[in-house]
Amino acid sequence: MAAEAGVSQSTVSRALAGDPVVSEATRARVAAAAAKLNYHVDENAARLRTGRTGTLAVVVICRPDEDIKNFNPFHFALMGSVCAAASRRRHETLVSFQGAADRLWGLYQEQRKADGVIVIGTSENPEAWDYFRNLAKEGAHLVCWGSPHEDLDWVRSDNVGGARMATQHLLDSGYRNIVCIASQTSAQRQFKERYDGYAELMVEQGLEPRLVTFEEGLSRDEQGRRAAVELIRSGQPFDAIFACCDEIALGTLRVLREQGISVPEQVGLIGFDGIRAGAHSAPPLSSVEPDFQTAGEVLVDRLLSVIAETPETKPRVPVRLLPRSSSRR
Amino acid sequence: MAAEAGVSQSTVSRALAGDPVVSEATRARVAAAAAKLNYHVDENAARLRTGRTGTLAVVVICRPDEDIKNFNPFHFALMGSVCAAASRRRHETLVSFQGAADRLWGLYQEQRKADGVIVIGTSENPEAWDYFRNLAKEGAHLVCWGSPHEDLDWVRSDNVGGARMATQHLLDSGYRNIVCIASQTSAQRQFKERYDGYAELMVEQGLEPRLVTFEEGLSRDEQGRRAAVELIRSGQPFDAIFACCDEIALGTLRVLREQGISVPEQVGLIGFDGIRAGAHSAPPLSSVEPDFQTAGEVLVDRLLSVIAETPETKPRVPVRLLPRSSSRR
DNA sequence: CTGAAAGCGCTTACAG
DNA sequence: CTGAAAGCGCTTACAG
Repeated sequence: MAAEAGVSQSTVSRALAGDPVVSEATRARVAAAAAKLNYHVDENAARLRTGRTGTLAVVVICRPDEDIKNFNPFHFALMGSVCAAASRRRHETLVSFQGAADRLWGLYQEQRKADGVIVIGTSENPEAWDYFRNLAKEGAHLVCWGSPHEDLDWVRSDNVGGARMATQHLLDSGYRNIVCIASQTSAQRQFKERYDGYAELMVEQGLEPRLVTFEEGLSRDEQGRRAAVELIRSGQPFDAIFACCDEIALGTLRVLREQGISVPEQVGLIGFDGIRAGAHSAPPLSSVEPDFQTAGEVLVDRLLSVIAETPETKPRVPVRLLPRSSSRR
Repeated sequence: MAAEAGVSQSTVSRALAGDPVVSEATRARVAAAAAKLNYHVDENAARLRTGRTGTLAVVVICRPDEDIKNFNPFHFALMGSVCAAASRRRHETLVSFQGAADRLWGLYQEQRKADGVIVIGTSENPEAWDYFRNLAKEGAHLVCWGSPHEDLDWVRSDNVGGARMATQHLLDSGYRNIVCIASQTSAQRQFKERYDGYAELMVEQGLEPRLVTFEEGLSRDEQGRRAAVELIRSGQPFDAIFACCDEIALGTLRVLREQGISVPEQVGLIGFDGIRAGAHSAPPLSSVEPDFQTAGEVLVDRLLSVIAETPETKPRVPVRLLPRSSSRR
């Protein structure tokens, strides 16, 4: 390769790396030779030498033994957004789906496979989160989304703002007796934040916030179903529901329909997350969704600043209202 | 590290690689030292030396400028399944989402970042498929799912078998006037295979296959809507529809409902792919889905055998019927 | 602006 | 069973 271009190995390296010190003529000669020989830099050698990998690991946490087909589409979209954002910043992404406690693995930096790790996924896998929390304590560069632990470096949606939007939207649609299906104690910290946003606005409006909660450990759909059954059985009046996530909202919606309660006429309903299935339910489900593109960018930028040891970007991702028929009357 | 264990660098390497030639005592000593010093092999150096990366690149093709949020969930699940299968075979996966024609990139082997590439995604991005087809022609190790080209090394669902299952299921439910919404010319080759399976069984049963087709370039949902409008407007009698994919089926379903045609009572409906949104539609959509776990494994095994230059595993993934209410009367 | 040389951290013949 | 040595293909001070 050096022979083809008639220069030294050092110059080839500098020319290809875009070092401004090489003359334009030389760069062109090297580029031509590289094209002719179909030469490409061996990244392993380059990484060995420089110590940088230009790669980020993306770990997606699933429930143990979860079927990938039933995997939360929100996390898929978030993962896709992270990969796209990393690519825009010229980084590769090493993706893995991890669930089983005995197959957790995150020693990417130690093996020099990546410069840092982004961990996203379900809060419902405590072993996995403990594992990555320990990694972070030992100094790994790590940023996450969905951790039940506050002491990991996290990025989240603007849950309070989004919950206020959802609640305000129900009020604007004329509903007054609004209850919230959520949890104050769920490992999913976002649920509490969303309840707080709802409660905050209700109080400001002189209305009484009411929380309907659910059992841990069931599927989101089942949690939504049971909360709805519970709410109806309690006999307390309600004309709208803000559910802390779309999958719960869809479970709730099915029960309302089965019970002959019409949505949105008798009861308005809105969820949170903006999952696709919400667009196909009957009626289509209103929701609040994070700006996915920004979500990936904030995660990647934050990790890059952690790696560069200048963390500062702010960790909240803006959300937008997604009004559909389930909340319009 | 070698000093800590009291052996040479060579022996450390052999012990950690599990070379059976090292004595058990030595291996234990090395393992203890590694644990104590938190030592891990630098994979870049190992890869530089051996020339193997133990990594597969997974390229997911999107439509240009597609919002990741609207990305086909089937392809997400397939990608997840590929990553999981690779992980079980001790390989890392380097994932990228590629859409824009000017940002296509697949020189993973050339840069020694991966041993081969799995390309999956939408058929509706001809530039992308041309790009990867050229790569394969130049000798890259490449296996794909969804390519419009027959000359790439592909893996697909058992589309003919699945279409027969779907059709047989409609017949078993008592429907007779079954039409098929599909395309013989779509870049999505699977659509033709599914039509063929349907037509094959219809003819065997002495029934007349009838194809309703759709325009290229629209969203799947819109294609389904228009096909349904067209079918109704034609006035020809039908009591069941087999749609060549779920997203089209869901568009069709919406039109049937809007026109006051009850599903499954007046018309039975079944799709293909088993996407999640199908479980949430009203009524829930029957479908045929590939075995996702097997799909990932077949893709990975085929790529590994291409890399090892012993390609042979068979490229069809089994499917199963997913009967739901849209086709039961 | 360019080249000669050192060295990143491994693996693997080769020798013993 | 173990060690000394070579070398994978880069990048980067250092010198000119």
